[in-house]
Formats: sequence, structure tokens, C-alpha cells
Amino acid sequence: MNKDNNIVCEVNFIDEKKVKAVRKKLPEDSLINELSETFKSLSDFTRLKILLSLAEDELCVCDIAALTGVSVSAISHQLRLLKNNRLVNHRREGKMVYYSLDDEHINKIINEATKHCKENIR
Amino acid sequence: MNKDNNIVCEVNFIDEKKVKAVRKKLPEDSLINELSETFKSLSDFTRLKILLSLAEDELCVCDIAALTGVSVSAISHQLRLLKNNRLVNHRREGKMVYYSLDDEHINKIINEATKHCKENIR
DNA sequence: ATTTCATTTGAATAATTGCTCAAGTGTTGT
DNA sequence: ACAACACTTGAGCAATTATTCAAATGAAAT
Repeated sequence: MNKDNNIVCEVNFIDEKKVKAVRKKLPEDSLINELSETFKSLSDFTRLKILLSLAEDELCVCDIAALTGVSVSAISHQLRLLKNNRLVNHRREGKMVYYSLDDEHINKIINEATKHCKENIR
Repeated sequence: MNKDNNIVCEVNFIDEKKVKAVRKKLPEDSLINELSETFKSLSDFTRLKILLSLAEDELCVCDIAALTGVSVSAISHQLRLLKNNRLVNHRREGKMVYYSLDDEHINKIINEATKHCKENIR
């Protein structure tokens, strides 16, 4: 208790030295935030299927909709999110808009994750 | 219109050949699902910080709480999720429970994503 | 100009998620 | 046996999110 009779948090046992050493090695919060945003883009079934498809070929919106079995509108919303997070590029050709992967890192990330999943046999 | 006077979806223009070729190369839905679950684990700021911390050292729950500035209860919830998704292991030592990374792939995934983020200078 | 087609957009809604709070384990020390 | 401690768990709540629907662009064809 402190002078106002409020409960004062008595810190639990913490290995101060260890915690400080780890904290020093952590990346900045801003990078962790960007990383989590990137992973968020990859964390939805539909979006991941879009990215896996674009890894194979450049595709227009309605082709992606056909591939995924999701409405054109829903796909367009997801593509905008992927575009904002710099995971895909787009180019217009007449009425159609073609989407493609932004860079090769995305493939590498997915490939590493695939290894992880395949090793964890359930 | 069909015989019941309902509107029948007239398929939009779709590059059938391209779509079929891409579809053939896509992984099974079950794998895409596992992948998206893995990325979902990585897509939250707190969880990602936990994983980055565990990449440096084995840690107990209250140390992780101290590192992240999040309540012990919230951390415990997140650790359970990470445990269920096979991203972390745990071992009991007396009253304390120590968590560690499950395998090295997780590090590799995060490192690839870091490269992606750092290349996309905004 | 008007229509058609591919795509985008905003609002609305149902489902999911991260946290808090309070109560519950399991282990150690007295 | 009892209290203290480290952690876990379930319920509940606010915030976020994936989709749908209807309306709006922008480009090409008539």
C-alpha cells in the first residue's frame, strides 16, 4: 500500500539482466509493426490464395475471382489491401486491370512457411 | 433467364486456359489454410514481439510480460495460441514455465519478411 | 451520346480477435 | 494444512475485419 492506501504493484520476480539483454536485441517497434502488417496481409485464406496465384502468373480481377470462388467485389477489396501494403502491382490494359506480385521476397516468405507447416506433421 | 425465369449468371470473360494452368499449380486448400494460420500467428504486434524475444532467449511468462508491457494474463492467452499453432514450446521448472521457439523456420520467415519491409522504403 | 463491361468504392453486417477481470490450477515454502 | 506465487482459463466487451450489396468509375463498342 502507498500513502493513499492504494495497492502498489509489487513487481513479480523478473530476471532483470536477461530481460534487458533481450530488449536491447529487439528491433524497433516501428519495424515490428510493419512486419506484423505484412504478415496480416498473408494471414487470410483468400488473400494468400491470391498471392499464390499471382506467383504463377499475372492475372486480372475476374480471373482471380474465378480461381478463388469469391465475388469480384470481395477480390477487389482484398487487392486494394494488398496494393496498399505493397505486396502486389497493377497495370491497366483497356477495361481490364492486371495484378502481379510486387517482389520475390513474398515467394520466399511463403516458401519458408511451407517448410515449417510440412515439418509439423499432425 | 432459365426455365424458372431466374437470372442465370452469364460468366464474365475469363482466360480459361490461364486459370486452369494456375489452378493446377496451387497447393491444396488444406495447406493454404495451415499457411494462413501460421501467418495469423505472426500478424499481431504482441505475438510477434514475443516470438522475436524468444528468438533471443528462453523466457518465463512474467519476463515476457515485462518485455512487452502487456498483462500476464494477456501474454498467457497469446502463448497458448502460439503453442497450439506449434510456434513455441514450454517446459515447467518449479512454479515457473519457460517458453522457447519451436523451430528455426520461424526465424527465417521473420528474416525474409524483414528484408521485404526494409526494401519498401516509404 | 449511350450502352456495356471490368473494376472500384462506401456502407452495412456478421464473425473474429485481443484484452481485462475474476476465478481456477499446480507447485513451493512454512 | 495453509498461504504465496506463477501461471492458466473462461466469460465478456470493444475494436477490427471479410464479405455482401448497391451505386459509382473509367474504358471500349455501338
